[in-house]
Amino acid sequence: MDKKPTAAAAVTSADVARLAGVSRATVSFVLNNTQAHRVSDTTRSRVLAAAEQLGYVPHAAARSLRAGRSNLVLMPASVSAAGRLVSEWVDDLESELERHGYVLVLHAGRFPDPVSAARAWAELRPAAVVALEGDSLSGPAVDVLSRAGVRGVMAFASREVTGAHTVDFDQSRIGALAVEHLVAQGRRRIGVVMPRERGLATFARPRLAGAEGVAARSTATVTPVDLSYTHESAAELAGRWRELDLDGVFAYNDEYAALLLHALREEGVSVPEDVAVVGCDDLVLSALQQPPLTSVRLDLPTPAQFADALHELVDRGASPQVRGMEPVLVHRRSS
Amino acid sequence: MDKKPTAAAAVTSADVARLAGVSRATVSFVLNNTQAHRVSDTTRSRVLAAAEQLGYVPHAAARSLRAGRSNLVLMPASVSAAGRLVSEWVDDLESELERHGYVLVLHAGRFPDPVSAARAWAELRPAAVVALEGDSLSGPAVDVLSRAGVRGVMAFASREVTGAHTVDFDQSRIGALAVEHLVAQGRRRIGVVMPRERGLATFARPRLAGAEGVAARSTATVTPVDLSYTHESAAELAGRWRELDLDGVFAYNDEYAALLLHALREEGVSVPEDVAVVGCDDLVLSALQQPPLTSVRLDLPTPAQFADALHELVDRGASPQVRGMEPVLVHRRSS
DNA sequence: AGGGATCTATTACACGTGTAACTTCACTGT
DNA sequence: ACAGTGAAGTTACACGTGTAATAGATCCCT
Repeated sequence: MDKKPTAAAAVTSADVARLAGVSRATVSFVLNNTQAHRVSDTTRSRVLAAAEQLGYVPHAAARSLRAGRSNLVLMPASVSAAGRLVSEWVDDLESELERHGYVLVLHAGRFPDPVSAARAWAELRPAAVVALEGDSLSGPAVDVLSRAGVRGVMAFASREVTGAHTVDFDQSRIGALAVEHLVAQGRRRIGVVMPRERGLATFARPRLAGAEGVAARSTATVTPVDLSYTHESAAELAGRWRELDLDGVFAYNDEYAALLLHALREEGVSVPEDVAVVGCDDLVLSALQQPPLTSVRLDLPTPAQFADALHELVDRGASPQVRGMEPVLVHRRSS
Repeated sequence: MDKKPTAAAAVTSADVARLAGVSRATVSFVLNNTQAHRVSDTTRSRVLAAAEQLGYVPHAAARSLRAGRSNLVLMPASVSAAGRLVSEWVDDLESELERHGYVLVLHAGRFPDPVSAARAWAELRPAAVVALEGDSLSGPAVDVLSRAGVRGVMAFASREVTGAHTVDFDQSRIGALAVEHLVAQGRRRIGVVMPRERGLATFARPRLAGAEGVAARSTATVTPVDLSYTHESAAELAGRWRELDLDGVFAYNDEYAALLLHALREEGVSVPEDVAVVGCDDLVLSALQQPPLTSVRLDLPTPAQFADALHELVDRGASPQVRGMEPVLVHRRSS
């Protein structure tokens, strides 16, 4: 029932103080339950009532400016690039971090290079940065962050990032595991699907490298094949499948695998007789494919473990031990 | 090669000024390209060099504190609840907003009620809040936001939210469209899958309501059936399928639909002869199901349109017109 | 020569918050 | 009576930034 002005005046703690008839400091003591300072019950309730009436909400920016640190945890990640698996993990992580008083925030952004990305993140002065695509985090980029006062930088990455606390997330082990399996099944001419979609190259390239590493230590060969996530692209690939002459394929992903599986069936190529197919992520839908899809499941540290470790890193500066990613092969009938 | 102190001193514009031998104001003028003020080329380059050398990054909180407004656009949404479709849309929106100088940030959080959620968002003092699950945004919650100085609140919601700019996102139309289709195909005893997963109820309930609305205007009946996103739950449901006596089902989602499809086949229930199945989201994988899945595609306003509208709302306070969500039926062989 | 005009740089304040240091005032114990 | 104690508030400053107001120069024109 108030006026409805074009620019609503923001409510500050000074307004609360005025209404309650006390100083701004007292308001702060009451609202933060500052233990070092006692305040009488009558004034306390007057302040609380005033805050309630005005709908006062503290200004996070001002607060962290004064405190010299924020409770923001920044996670740079494009939403769509993160797979199903990871997205649930992130949701749980958010709850766990809240337990420690942090606010988890996702920020997707396309940047020309790691340093300018880091600069953009640094502007927000988060308490910590959790980089999923940690391999795009260079040493200088980490430098920018710590120069800006970011306490903890954790990176899921395949190689150690200087200055950051690295959690093993070696994508090449995924490709390696898949190809080891295919080789053990007697396959020798192995294709690796490379998705054309933007943002996926960060994951796809090391997986290919891992595959190639295994092939080099055996008699098998590895051939990369490009694929977009559309029916047309899959049909086109299946159309020239026989001339590729492959007897096994690691398809980057269960989703790309399913797409390929279908296109191959349309083309009359039979799985696993003509070609064995392995995906990744072990999605619920993968077991439903025709034939059920062999996949690589990725075991991550639990969100609770990770949140505790992150808190310790930010709070005490200690370098906590966190179990890395562990790829596990789930064998089904497609291989 | 610097020292590696436990608490790295954060670099401020004052440090830059000191190194360049000028006042802090001059630094600000140079780094922001302030047109109202001229600065000589020699000092300009000295300042830029100093900033570069120190790796200076402005403090977003301090900046927006002074400016009285921020360039943050907050989008409260749990990552996993957002479907594939929406997640790509969000990625594109982020690029478009960047064009206008905004920073899009996702924040998932579980809150007991809309007002306490709004309070948490308000602390960040974003320029705008884009609520995907807009129906959980109450009038008082919007009040909290505007009291905190948030310029624009846009909500994708089925009903008008007082104080917010509502973009039509009426989930009930999805359920309605699906059931209309099933009825047109001659089905009468229609089930609606209700996912048990947390966070999905916001979408599932109105879809059910839409389905029921259509049924009430015809001779059809609607029965809600619970389902978790696991093989076990699907098998259990399929096991007692015949006693449910349904000849059509709207499965909430293409993913739940695919899961159900598979369980029904295992149980010997044939689709579409015994029961017609309709999903939603029109995922790439849906056309690959056995049989190919009829689905409801959701046409959204383009991210560019939406970003422009949001900017106008924040900047000029104008209430721009944005096309709402439009559900479109994609007919395939499962119905 | 003097008084604008123009250019360049600086000083000073405000944004909203938390807290150390200080002031009052009433009460207590000898 | 008087120092000591403790409770209940307040004043004052700092955090890092943007910008209006101001101060010196330097130059131009009559």
